[in-house]
Amino acid sequence: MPELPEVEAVCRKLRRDVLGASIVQLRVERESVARPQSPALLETEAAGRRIEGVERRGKNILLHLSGERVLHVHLRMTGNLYVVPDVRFRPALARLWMELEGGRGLIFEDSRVLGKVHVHRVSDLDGVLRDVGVEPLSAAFTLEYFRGMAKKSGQPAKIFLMDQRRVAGLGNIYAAEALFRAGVNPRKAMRRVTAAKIARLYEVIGEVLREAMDSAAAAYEEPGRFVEGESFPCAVYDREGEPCLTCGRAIKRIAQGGRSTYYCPGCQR
DNA sequence: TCGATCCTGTAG
DNA sequence: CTACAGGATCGA
Repeated sequence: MPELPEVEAVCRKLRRDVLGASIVQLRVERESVARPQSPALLETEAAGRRIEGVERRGKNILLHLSGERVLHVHLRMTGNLYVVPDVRFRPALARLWMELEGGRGLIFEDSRVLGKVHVHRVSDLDGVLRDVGVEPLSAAFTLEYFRGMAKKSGQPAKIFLMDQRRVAGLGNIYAAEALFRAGVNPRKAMRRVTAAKIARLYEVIGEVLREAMDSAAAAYEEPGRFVEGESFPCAVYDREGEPCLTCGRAIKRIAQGGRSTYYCPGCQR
């Protein structure tokens, strides 16, 4: 489900809905969600604590709890985190849930069970998140930084953008969309992309993420659930064989790093 | 840097 | 049935 914009939308909702709420109990329904930690650790560490802050770092969600603890949630491919009015009526795919003071439920739902929920002490956070790179929508993400990273990377552009250690938050969809807008071929080694296109790419990363954030925020507010592809109009992602909106040539799909990459062979040389 | 792996659901 | 899925990690 989520790349940075969707994770941000989840965080905004949580800030509105659960800030200040106490966790009565936490229950792990699927052991692998907690792995390599134990369900028992999560259950004892979370119970009785108050949710004092909601923070996003790349695609990581951090629920700051009282007593210097942090609940670290990663939604991976199919995860979602949201509030239900009554914890007794929770969805079948709730892999972990929390009963909040007053009877509401905070649900971690994840069909594929690739997602993770861990608990840490605040003092351990830096270590846990040491591989999470710069926030693309923050002031720390400068053209100089981006250019510097690009210059010393021989990775294909698409793989580079999805590598969370440099820029944190782009995934398969928005990496492809950014490359399309910048006219960069996804297979091109990053260090060989021209300075002008690096600058363009830097620019459109912000554009794409901001646009996607707006539509994701709106989509998540709808009664019912978020539907993939309904919110952000993709120019290339999942459009194999369809005409490019700019030049009319058929969108291509290739495999990179075990994932599908979509691009326009005309616009992205 | 590549492929396998974690898991399950759904579309073709 | 097979292929594939908006992610990340691990070992070869």
